[in-house]
Amino acid sequence: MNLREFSEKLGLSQTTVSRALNGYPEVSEATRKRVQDAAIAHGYHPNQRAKSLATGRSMQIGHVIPVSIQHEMMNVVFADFIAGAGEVYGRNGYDMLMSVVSDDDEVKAYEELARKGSVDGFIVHGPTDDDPRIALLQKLGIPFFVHGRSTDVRVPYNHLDVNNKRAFVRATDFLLDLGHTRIGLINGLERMDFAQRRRHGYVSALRARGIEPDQSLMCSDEMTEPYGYKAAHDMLRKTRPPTAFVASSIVPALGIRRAIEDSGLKLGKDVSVICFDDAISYLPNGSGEPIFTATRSSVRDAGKRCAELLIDIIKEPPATPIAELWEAELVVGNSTGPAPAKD
Amino acid sequence: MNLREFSEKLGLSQTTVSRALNGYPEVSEATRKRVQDAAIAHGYHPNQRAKSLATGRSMQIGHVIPVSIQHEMMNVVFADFIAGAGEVYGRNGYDMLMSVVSDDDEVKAYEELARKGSVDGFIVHGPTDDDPRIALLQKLGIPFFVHGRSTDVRVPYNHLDVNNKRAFVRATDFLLDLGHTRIGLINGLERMDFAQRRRHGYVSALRARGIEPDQSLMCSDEMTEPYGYKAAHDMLRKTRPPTAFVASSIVPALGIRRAIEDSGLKLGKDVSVICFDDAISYLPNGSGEPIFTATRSSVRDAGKRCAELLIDIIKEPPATPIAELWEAELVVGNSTGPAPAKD
DNA sequence: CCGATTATTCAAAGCGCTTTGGAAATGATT
DNA sequence: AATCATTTCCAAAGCGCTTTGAATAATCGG
Repeated sequence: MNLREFSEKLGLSQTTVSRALNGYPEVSEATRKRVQDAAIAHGYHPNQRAKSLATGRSMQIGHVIPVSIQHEMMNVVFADFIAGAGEVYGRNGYDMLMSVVSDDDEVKAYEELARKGSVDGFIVHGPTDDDPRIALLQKLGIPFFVHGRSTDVRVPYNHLDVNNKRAFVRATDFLLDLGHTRIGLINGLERMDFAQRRRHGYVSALRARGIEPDQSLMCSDEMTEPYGYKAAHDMLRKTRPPTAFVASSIVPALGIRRAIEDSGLKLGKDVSVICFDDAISYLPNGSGEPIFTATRSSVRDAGKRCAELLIDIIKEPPATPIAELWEAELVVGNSTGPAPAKD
Repeated sequence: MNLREFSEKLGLSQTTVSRALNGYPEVSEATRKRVQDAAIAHGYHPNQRAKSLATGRSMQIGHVIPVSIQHEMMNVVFADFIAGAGEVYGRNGYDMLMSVVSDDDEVKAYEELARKGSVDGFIVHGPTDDDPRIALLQKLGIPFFVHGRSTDVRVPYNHLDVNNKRAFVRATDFLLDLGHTRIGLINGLERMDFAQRRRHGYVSALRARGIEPDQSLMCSDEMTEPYGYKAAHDMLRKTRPPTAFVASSIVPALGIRRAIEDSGLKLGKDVSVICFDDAISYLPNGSGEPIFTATRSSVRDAGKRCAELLIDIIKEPPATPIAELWEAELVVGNSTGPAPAKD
């Protein structure tokens, strides 16, 4: 059923029905009620395609996912981010358009989606240190919101980030306070902006205590479980093994724990582990007391907030770009303890 | 730039330009080339909203995600499924529309998306044993494809499923062959169709060897890591603890491993674990040799296949519904070994 | 060189909605 | 009762594309 048929059935003009349904004031409440009730009774829903052509808005937000980056960003964190953002979209009448593309086609995908008018705005995921997408989207003149930051992009842009550096300073300080001096860093891929900031936090915390970071105790890769295992396993076999690890996510931390136990050592006693915890819903950091001591920030809440802000921006572009920086909280679990006495 | 402006710039009619761009034969190759080159040069992309209104197709596939089911289905498996499906969509000119809704609104969401004409078809995720969505979508007359099965729905519908029962028969048989007789089942939520089939597989394998399943060794819940930990932890403290576990996913299996090690036992020696492995990209079951012995089937490949089949169905509805059943493969890792000798 | 084909191109009519500019009906004010 | 302001409703013009039906240009056999 379309608007013409529906309004004929009601004996009203298409204009009146449209206005009644869209909450315009030029229609009496009695008429509005009659129209709304009839719409429900007949299951009438305005055709979205026609509606968006007429209004010029698609009511869709674009998320472009480069297929190979999935390890680093998409999978672990992504599902929770999406859940948060999607909730907000739903409440505001928006839908989420997701486009999975090969890495080479990423920039093209943003451009096409924007030019085709398929979306009213974008969420930009997983920015690198010098992300070309920001300049592109600014050139295209379409609203967008970055989850994270891109250090080398000097023009302002809307974004929300966790204070990754501070979080890693705190995590490293926590271990230093416990007397650890050989601390391994199991980081994410260095091309990701967040990974660089985390490393800076780790390095500057060490230097603040007069400890020169040891390159052989720092590594970076896709944040999988086996990566955490292998990196920790190798480091633990060094002549001067670390007594503690800082990990970029709970996923490699699980691998680190496995490596520790495989080596016959005890987590939180012989070797301490602290990680960044995105509060992933299906990998909760314990129920009740945390498994890992961690610096935590909910990626799902970040998804919600990014969505809210992007929708605001679409409705009314802000005079100056929005920038939010969230502090991670420190939660203490059983994976950390005093550095073992030197023999 | 719109079609009118673009075609004026070329000195051609809108018809000719449209046909040139859409590959219709009524236009000379010379003209087509000229139009295509100009489109690239000027960055012209036909407005998708207008296009879909004119053609009556949205070129979007809907995925409805009930927000609270995320633990069970969305998170772990979902990201990989989406990556597979999204790849296929991209290749075929489709986009993915994702709608995150509260559980109560799930059915309504399908109906609205269909009635509004926002999507040309749906992928149905995580069917329960008697899933109402199948009847609804059939009533709405919109193409859809189910990932999984719904046992109690007797009418045929398009679907692809893993042979969950067989996979769990094989997993349980594998443990029985190793001499285990007390085997715990750490299953997913029972309302999910796959969880029931898996339990049936487990139970029938035991009965085939004359072992009556012990209710106290069977549990079902959302498949998180802490759930696996708690369930295994509790079972291991029984007077007659299990010597092996069958787990529904690698995520609770990680928790089971933690519980085993916490109890001072050795995985693959004192206690064996076998799990179902969806081949999740960021939780790979080891690199090289598998961490867990498992029955494996790639959920990403399933996503690809479901997308391909749905697109075929949209293009041309099949005379009889499509049904594919995939067998999981058994991969042997280090998490299983002979049952310890009784004392 | 002409009428019949065939290859190109075009004008105009939708697709189903929103929204502008008015008209009709109602109520308030003199 | 006449005037004016409000309220309520409507006809018609887009939104930017595809596609039908028709016109024109090019090609060909005789």
